[in-house]
Amino acid sequence: MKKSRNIIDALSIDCLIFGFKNSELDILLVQHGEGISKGKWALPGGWIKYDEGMDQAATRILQALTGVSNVFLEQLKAFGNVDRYPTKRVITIAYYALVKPEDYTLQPGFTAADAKWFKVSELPPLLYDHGVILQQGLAHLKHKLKHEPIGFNLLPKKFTLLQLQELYEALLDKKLDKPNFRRKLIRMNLLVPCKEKQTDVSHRAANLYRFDKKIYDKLTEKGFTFEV
Amino acid sequence: MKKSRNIIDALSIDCLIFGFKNSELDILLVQHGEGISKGKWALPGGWIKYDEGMDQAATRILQALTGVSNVFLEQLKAFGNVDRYPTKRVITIAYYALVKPEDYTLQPGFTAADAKWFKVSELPPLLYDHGVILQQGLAHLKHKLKHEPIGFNLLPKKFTLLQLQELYEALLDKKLDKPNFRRKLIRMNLLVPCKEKQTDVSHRAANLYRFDKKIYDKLTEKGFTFEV
DNA sequence: ATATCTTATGGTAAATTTGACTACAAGGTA
DNA sequence: TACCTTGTAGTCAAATTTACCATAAGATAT
Repeated sequence: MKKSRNIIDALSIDCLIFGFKNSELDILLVQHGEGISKGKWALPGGWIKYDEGMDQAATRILQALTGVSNVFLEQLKAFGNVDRYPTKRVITIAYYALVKPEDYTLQPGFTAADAKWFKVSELPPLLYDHGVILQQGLAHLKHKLKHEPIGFNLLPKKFTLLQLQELYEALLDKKLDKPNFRRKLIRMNLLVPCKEKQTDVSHRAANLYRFDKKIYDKLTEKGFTFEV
Repeated sequence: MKKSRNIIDALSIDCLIFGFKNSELDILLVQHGEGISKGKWALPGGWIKYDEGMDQAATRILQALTGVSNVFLEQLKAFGNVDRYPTKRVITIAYYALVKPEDYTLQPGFTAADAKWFKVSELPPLLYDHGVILQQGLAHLKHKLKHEPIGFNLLPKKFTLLQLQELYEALLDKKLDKPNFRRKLIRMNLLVPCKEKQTDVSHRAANLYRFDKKIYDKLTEKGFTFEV
């Protein structure tokens, strides 16, 4: 019944890969290398195969176009305006992830001539409705960041409270009070002190902490909710 | 280029229509009247036409199968496990809405032999992965209810604070303190007193309030966030 | 008419959380 | 040693939440 290796031509995947570096939020874009959209920048995206799961497709496409793999992609939602794609009707399912750019080496491939990080504040014009998708993804990301501890991905395993605070300040675009922030986070009991200190800093070294997913899971079971 | 009147055969829509009645959460299901799934209960769903928007498709399908129209449907997300549909690969986009059942007269039509409200706590077996879709929709609904004033749709134009509280108690499945709840809601300035009282009750009559969408919109502009 | 029931609504007091700020500690560097 | 910079503890008032109690306003039963 099922035809393997064929794609579903009315359905595509697009990936929003957000990166956080130098207190700036970046987005990973690819430059199309062929076809009518040649030279244009767009979200990494492609077609779903007939016998391939959506998550799987997203992972494969991202890897093929940019070289980025081992990323936890979550579905954002489907975008399907009748005229969003020029030559035929295509509904696309957007996925997103939040990563540390320095963990990945970009390797443009397949139909991508180039792959690059752009600051979300300095974007080139985007193909199709990718601008809309990006805006919705951004809004979703900010919301999620406040209610779930996803920001921890972006820090080293061991981090200082100030690093964590700066991450939140950058993503929420808002200054936070240092003593208050640290108190709040520490009171949540999500952070485990590493009993180690920073090294190589030209000032008093801060304590290092790590985020414990197991504790988080245990707390959420009991009805705990994370809030910045 | 575009072939009109054709459907996209790899893409369907399914609707989660939640209803609230007698302090119980209901879900609208249809019984399939033909084909291999004949006799089974499922979410109202169907195929997207080639030149039809997704929202539009959801509205049309819901109306055709159940007679329910004039509902504000929002997209939940896409579901696309490779094996979710028996005869071919189909990705479905789930929509949801929260309504007052008594506002609608069910009128099964098209491929639906019947359309009925079921308590979410007393469901028949559902077709395909509709059980999973329902569970995710429920979780999303509860979350949304806490952060946006969507519950007000479910009450009469004029309602008492206790009615509102009972709505929240039922949907969140949690007892709330009466004086505290009323204080919280009143302090938000979202409720306008109607200067009328309940009638036909065999106890002290409560004041009636109404929800003012305009005030809500004005407040949200200024960065106000609704939280139960 | 009076007691009594039910629900409405106003209050209060303790506990917790937030926000703004102060002060001191612990290093490094000049 | 002076003096940077950043870390960390503490304070205090204001705001909010939570768990209550008390009274009000009817309706119904006796």
